[in-house]
Amino acid sequence: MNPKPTQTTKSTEAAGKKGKLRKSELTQQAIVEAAKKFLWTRPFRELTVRELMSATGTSRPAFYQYFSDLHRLMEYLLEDLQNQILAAGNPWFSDEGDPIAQLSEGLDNLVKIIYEQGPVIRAIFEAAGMDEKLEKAWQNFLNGFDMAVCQKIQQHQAQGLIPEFDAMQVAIALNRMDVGVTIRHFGQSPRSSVEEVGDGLKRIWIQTLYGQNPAITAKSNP
Amino acid sequence: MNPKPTQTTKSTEAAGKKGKLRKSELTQQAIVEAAKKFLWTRPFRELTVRELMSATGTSRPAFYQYFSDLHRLMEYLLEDLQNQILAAGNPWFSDEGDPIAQLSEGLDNLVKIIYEQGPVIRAIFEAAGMDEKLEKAWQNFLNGFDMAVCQKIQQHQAQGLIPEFDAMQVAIALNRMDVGVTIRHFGQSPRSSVEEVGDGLKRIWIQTLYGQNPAITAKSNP
DNA sequence: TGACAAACTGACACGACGTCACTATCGTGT
DNA sequence: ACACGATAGTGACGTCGTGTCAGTTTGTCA
Repeated sequence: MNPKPTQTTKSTEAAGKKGKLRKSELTQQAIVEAAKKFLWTRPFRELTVRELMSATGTSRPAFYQYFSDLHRLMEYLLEDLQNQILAAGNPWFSDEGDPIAQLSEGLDNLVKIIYEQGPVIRAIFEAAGMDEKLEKAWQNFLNGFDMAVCQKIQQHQAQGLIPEFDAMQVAIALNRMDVGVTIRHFGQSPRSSVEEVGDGLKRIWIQTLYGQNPAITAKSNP
Repeated sequence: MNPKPTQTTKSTEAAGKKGKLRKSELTQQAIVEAAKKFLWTRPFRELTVRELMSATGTSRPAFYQYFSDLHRLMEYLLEDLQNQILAAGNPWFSDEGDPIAQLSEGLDNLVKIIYEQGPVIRAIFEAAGMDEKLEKAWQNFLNGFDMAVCQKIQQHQAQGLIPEFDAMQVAIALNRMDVGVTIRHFGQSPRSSVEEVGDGLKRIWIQTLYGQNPAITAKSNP
């Protein structure tokens, strides 16, 4: 329904042909940016189409040419986030080197991205409770993490690096922890420090997955 | 604003005097029960005053004699939940016996209560994103857990049972994990089994807090 | 420049909310 | 048993945000 539903936020070169931007893309990006700006300081529940569009200078009905409602706009932001996280990659999922060091690095990357988008992610999360389609999208988003982590756990279990237990249960739990913690700490100003939050999460991930490996215990206890 | 704001759900004996119920209390309980029933199968976002009151037989404006809006109704349900959890008590917070066994039992109790109220708790949680006051109340609710757990961790750290780390960070993380996991598994039908979910959570709590104690490792790995 | 398409707009109808003046019902004291 | 004050419930109203249209303006390309 949108002209270019799969484009990225930085659409500096996303236009159809040539380097030129179509008018519609300019407006759409103006809406998206206005929304991000709004959500940086105010919760999603206070966002209205009127206020959003008044911030862009164009009229309220124009909004509906780009998003069929506010939740679709949030869906767009979620896609954006998903791409960013995907693009960053996660070292834990490559099979080389020390598993713990890689898990640690992967968490650092993730936490950093979430930190940078803090309030927007919080808004997506809250909006997910208000719309069925967006809720499904958010659940899919999390399911992706669950499955990836579960698979990795099982792989390391097969290698004897991680003790035997229900991998999916633990994967889900650790991921929900990440969500809850990062939204809590980065969702609104003043945000906690990346290191503090990252260290807390790393401690639990490592201790849970690799804690029974005696060679490691010292490392995570400085 | 409500005649009896601090009464419990089972108001079978909460009336002013004698065993008799006042009319207003009957109606209020009818509203509360209708809401719980509704929320058992449908999300909070679909609840309207009109539909809720049509389920009770009384007219829409009557609702506002008992709750100033739907979020206040959810606040009421949150208080109820809080009382239930408080009443159940948590063995981990008594100072006798094996800490791990007590933590385990405490988690079992908590998970059981959440299981029984699953969809309603999910509704409270989702509604919290839509109303400032309710959001604050929910945060206070969680803060209570954070502080209690943090204190207990520090106490056990002082006794050498738990290694040194930032107790509050870890307390917050573990609690957010509980919330995310239980809402995910018990928030809507079909709900997962209490044992499965409880075991996953216990594994992470125990491994994180007491995992470095070698005497214990065997226990949590059946 | 002309003419077609793309972008935008004012005005409308809808649905849910919360309030108010008013009515009906309850229950208490005589 | 009844009357009357208090408590509970109601119909009707104004408000706000939404999403949609028909119609107008603006942009773009031959």
